[in-house]
Amino acid sequence: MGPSRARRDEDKEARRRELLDAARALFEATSFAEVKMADVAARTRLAKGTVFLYFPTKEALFLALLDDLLTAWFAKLNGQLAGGDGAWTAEALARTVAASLEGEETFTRLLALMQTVLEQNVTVEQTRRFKERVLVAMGATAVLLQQRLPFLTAEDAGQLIRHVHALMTGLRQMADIAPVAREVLTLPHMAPLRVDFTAELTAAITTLLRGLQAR
Amino acid sequence: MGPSRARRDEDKEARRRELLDAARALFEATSFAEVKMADVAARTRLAKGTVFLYFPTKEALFLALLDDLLTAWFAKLNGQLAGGDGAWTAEALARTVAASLEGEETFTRLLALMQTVLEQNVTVEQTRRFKERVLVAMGATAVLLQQRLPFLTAEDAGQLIRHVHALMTGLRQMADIAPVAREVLTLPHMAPLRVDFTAELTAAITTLLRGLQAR
DNA sequence: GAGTTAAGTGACCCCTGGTCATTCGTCAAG
DNA sequence: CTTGACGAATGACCAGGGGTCACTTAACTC
Repeated sequence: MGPSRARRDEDKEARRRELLDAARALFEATSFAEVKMADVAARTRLAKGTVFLYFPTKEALFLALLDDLLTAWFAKLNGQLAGGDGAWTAEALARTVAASLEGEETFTRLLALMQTVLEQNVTVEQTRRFKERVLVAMGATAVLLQQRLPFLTAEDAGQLIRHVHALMTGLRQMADIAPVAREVLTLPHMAPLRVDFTAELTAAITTLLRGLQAR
Repeated sequence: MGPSRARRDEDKEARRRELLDAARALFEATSFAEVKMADVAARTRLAKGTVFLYFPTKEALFLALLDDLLTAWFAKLNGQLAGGDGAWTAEALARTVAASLEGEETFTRLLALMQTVLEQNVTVEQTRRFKERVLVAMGATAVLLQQRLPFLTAEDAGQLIRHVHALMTGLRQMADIAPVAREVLTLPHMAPLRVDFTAELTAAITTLLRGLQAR
């Protein structure tokens, strides 16, 4: 007697969620490469083949997960940006962005994998849907940024978001390293290579904003 | 009759170079995942097993390649920073850094893979040697940066280098995308997601420096 | 020329993503 | 309640790529 079969659309959606949750839990404990599709299946008490009924490839599974996390993060950030009103200081804004990423390690780790791994083995359609969603959320963020930082032009706002994205992925990779690298960086003189994600991101965004303001 | 055997250390070093060159050529044409160790072997007219006499894992091979490219790039950059004298403008410095990366796509692509892929399946010793080298080159760059930009503190210089590193890897990933993503980004309204590596890096570094100067 | 060393070889192993013929749970019609 | 049909779930199987190792043989020494 296997698991109940998902025949209605809502049941299928629920099963899809279970798979995403399993993938997430496994990814949080290890790394993309170490998560096996067989593990994802086992965690949901399904057969491996079943996982592939819901996601055509491993990359598609994780891109779908990233899609969810990204949507959630943008909603959170945009909510906080819309919250207060009037102009903000560069530092206040930088802190808000950095704070919105606290506890979102999974999101930034996946984001860092997006171009190099996740979009490698995925359909054009899935990529398009994903990027379409990013575009919408980004647009909303750009508008909010201009409200909070009057010195920003529309073009500035777009560029700023791209630069923050680059910093997020770059810093996450530097902060969230393989065990081997972690061991090496423990050495005292390696301090200049150690990265505190939140602190560095806050500093970098603050500096970027001050640079735009000073122009 | 196989290939001549490398018995002297210099012959082994030459063979090692051949393997690195082959790996580089294949990587430039495709991607890390698409380069097969069997291809590297074929390109050097050696057997697959032989490649593993020189590099214990695929990741070790590419980390060694990155090691070379990184050393070469830092030498080039430091040379240019040492070239002129007196103080530079923020923009001049940003342009110098960005220009030093022109034609170094292979280097930045590998750099972007460093933490997420290359350091995953490599010995502590190789990682340590690699990071030790980074540390030395970074130190030299920090000193030169302070000479060119009098408003930088020593701490600023270190942080700036980390932020530029993050921007380099982040922007490279955004600019250098999978064919599927490239197709999607061709759509006109996707413009805000398209990234010109050199232009964006120049802009970001300029802004960062202005921000530090304005403080 | 014989002996010794170790570079080179490639058949083989193993693991993991992905497939598909088959099984069987679920539901609607009679 | 029984039956037929649909299609969700299964897991044995396949493909192919990283990595191994017993064996071969080039190259050097005496």
